[in-house]
Amino acid sequence: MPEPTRHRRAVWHEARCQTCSLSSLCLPLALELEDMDQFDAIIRRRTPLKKGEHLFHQGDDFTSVYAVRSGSLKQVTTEGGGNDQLTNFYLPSELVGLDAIDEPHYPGSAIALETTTVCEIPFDRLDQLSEKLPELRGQLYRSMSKELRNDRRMMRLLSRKTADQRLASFLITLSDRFRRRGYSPYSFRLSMPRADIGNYLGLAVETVSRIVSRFQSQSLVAVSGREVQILDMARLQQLAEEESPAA
Amino acid sequence: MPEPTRHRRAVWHEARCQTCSLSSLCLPLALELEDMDQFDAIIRRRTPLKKGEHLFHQGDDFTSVYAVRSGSLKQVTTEGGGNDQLTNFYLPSELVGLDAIDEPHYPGSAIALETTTVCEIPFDRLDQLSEKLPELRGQLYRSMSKELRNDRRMMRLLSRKTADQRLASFLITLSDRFRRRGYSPYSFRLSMPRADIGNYLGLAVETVSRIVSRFQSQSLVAVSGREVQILDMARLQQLAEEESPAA
DNA sequence: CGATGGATTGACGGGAGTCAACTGTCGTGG
DNA sequence: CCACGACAGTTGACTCCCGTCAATCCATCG
Repeated sequence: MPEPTRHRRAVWHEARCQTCSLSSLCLPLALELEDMDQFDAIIRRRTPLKKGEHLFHQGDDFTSVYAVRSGSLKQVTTEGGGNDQLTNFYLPSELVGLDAIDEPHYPGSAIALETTTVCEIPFDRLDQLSEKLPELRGQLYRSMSKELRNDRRMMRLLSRKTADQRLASFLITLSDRFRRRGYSPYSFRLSMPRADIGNYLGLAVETVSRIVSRFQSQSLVAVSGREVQILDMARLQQLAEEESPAA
Repeated sequence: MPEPTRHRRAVWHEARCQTCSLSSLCLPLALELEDMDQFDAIIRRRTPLKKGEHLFHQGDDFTSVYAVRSGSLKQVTTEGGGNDQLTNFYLPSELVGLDAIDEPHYPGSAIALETTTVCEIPFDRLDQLSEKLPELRGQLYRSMSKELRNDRRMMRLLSRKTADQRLASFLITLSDRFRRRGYSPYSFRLSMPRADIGNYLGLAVETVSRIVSRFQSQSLVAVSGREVQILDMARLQQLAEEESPAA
């Protein structure tokens, strides 16, 4: 279909993997420059999503995985009734939609938490290309494997940790992800409301709020709205990992 | 190294994918006969594991993924202290070790719950072969994607469901997996002790035991030791999925 | 037959959910 | 410019589910 190509080019004139600041974290991480061109060719740029907009809805036909370029997303699975489960937050360079590969439809919705841009990667093209580029294939395997391990960590968090430990772990994990992206690990902004944090961690909003207050009174963090400063990372880590029973 | 080949051949004379009763569920599911031969060639058969033996230990070098042939395994991750987390049970045709692909070491131990045989699939060979066989590659992607979705279901279970709902879900999931493998979905044997069920579901052993008793008194199931009969599947399913708050 | 480990049952207490009221804070429009 | 509404976040009171501790039962096996 005829599209306003000029405009798109203007908006996305530098939206190429070679110039993308995320290339060292993202899917094409291991590719040579010439291979990266091939990869680049299958990617579709999308207009930015506004806060609250869906990247895809639960039940939509699965066609593509997405790499987050900027902003952030949450993935939510709704199962009969108003009982949602927030299964993941996605930050820049992370891949959304990997859990849909063996199904015709996305098993959950992906919703922007703020203004967010993504790279769309049609999966059939990706699969084909991964035949020619072993590094790309390996990176895709690794991405999925890493997400599996993340999920296992999450299961451990949900089944063994107290509310305090969950929130401490959450903050540390976020901090770590920011650090790896070149941002401060000690001072960052939460893009999600408390309710989403609670849903993700298996806690009531009120509990999240209470613990944030407690952490502040213990000088572990300083929080103002969604701005977070981590004041005592060491103690926070200790709290997140300490055993439940004896000391 | 010189091995007692004669003996191995004797034991495994029919351990080939073409004659394996699991071929319709297992990794080579989508392969043509000739391709299956190639796949078959990279597989290493292993002597059966006895109950309690490790297939691999947490921290071992990652080399292979494993397809369960018979029996069952649990995967356990130990994190400092005696605080284990049982992250999964594996039944015949399922793949163990997919969460290790992007790490040099296995992130958890795989332990046989009963006498168990597995097919070892060296991952570098599998990756190479997946370059030539798109169906194999697709199946590998699908296996990982499916495990991701399972993990998400598990996260939902751990963060939203009551103890009763967890056990009901567990029984139903098991029943379903048995059904798909051609066994009775209404009558089966648990290969794991109560403690493992509790660990997996994020419950204390005592809670598991209490709920099993309650389910019996409600005529939902009949349990004797590890033998389970599901008496009222419909009610069990309803219980597993019903909303927590209002009706 | 005793020993050992798994499973069951009971009593008790605490952590976190629920309900409810209150307090910000932002964006819109009068 | 400020009033208003809507929504996000906070705080308190109460309740209850489930974990912990402890005792007992039961099976299997040496």
